[in-house]
Amino acid sequence: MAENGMKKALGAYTNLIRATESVQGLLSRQLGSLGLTMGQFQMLEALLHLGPMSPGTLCDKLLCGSSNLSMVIRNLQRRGLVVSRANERDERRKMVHLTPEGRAMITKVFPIQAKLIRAQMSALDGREQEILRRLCKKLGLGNPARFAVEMTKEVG
Amino acid sequence: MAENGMKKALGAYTNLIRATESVQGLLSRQLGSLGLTMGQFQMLEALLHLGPMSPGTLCDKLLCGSSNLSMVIRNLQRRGLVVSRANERDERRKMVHLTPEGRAMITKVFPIQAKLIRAQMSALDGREQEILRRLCKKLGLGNPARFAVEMTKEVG
DNA sequence: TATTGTTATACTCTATAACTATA
DNA sequence: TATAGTTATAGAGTATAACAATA
Repeated sequence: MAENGMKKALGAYTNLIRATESVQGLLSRQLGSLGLTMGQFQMLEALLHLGPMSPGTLCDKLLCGSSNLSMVIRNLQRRGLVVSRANERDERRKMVHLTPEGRAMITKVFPIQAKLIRAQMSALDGREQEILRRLCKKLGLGNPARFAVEMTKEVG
Repeated sequence: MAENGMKKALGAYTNLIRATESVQGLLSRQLGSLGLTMGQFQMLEALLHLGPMSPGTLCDKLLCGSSNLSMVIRNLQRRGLVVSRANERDERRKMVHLTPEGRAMITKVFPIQAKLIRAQMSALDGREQEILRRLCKKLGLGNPARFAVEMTKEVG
């Protein structure tokens, strides 16, 4: 029945968004008190755990546009937390690196943030967390961000 | 084991965020093409389904600060979609109303948005959606609903 | 010409604090 | 004094388009 399917979808969506905002709001406020925004944290974290990357690769990892990414890089570079250097083989390409200051910052902040994430997620037991992970993964895969625009066109 | 618990929590968190950003990104882009931001849509939707409200009540419903709310009201008022009038009993209090134009806008947009939500959530079957809803509810407990009306209205 | 990335522009959201008006 | 709401200020993310530099 179509109506029932719609209700179920809206119910799942609403609670998904509410849970995410609840968790993210808390994490974002903690980051703010540590001197980072969520976008900055994500970039530093990617650079820490995956190593230096080009802006283009960062766009893919962080799911954001190249223009927005330049802004985040600029804000971090201004504070001396990252630096972007041209690649010698292809000078169009650049590589974004953590500076020692940036590495110190993310090395300090990441465990604090992780601890709060664990605390938040502990509203669910281990089995529930695993189920949530699996369902969300399925949901994310069904909606790859890169094809977002094309999918939108079909709905209007 | 603490390490294992941390890993599981981070895995669940990461996929939760990814799924939400995937879905929200798409919805936000669709709203953009229809002339609304997510915050504006939420306010109009609350006014449509719950009726006129004071800014303070809207703050509670939409989980945002009073200052940010004033901004959203101002942007909508400038476009003639809402109007805020002083209450005659207590002139400190105001009531935010949909204008006919605002009502027409949200009445048009809500079903379109709902349809895309259903399409997005259909990456999961009904049983999975129900499990996701329950887990997310547990995770986000204590926060007010995002949609004024979750399950009871017909939405085309 | 195509690709990579930055700038320009303009808007919205967010957070904090100061402010106004009413009670 | 306390409450409801707005304004001021500053900063960050977003989208689009124009742009430069390199391949």
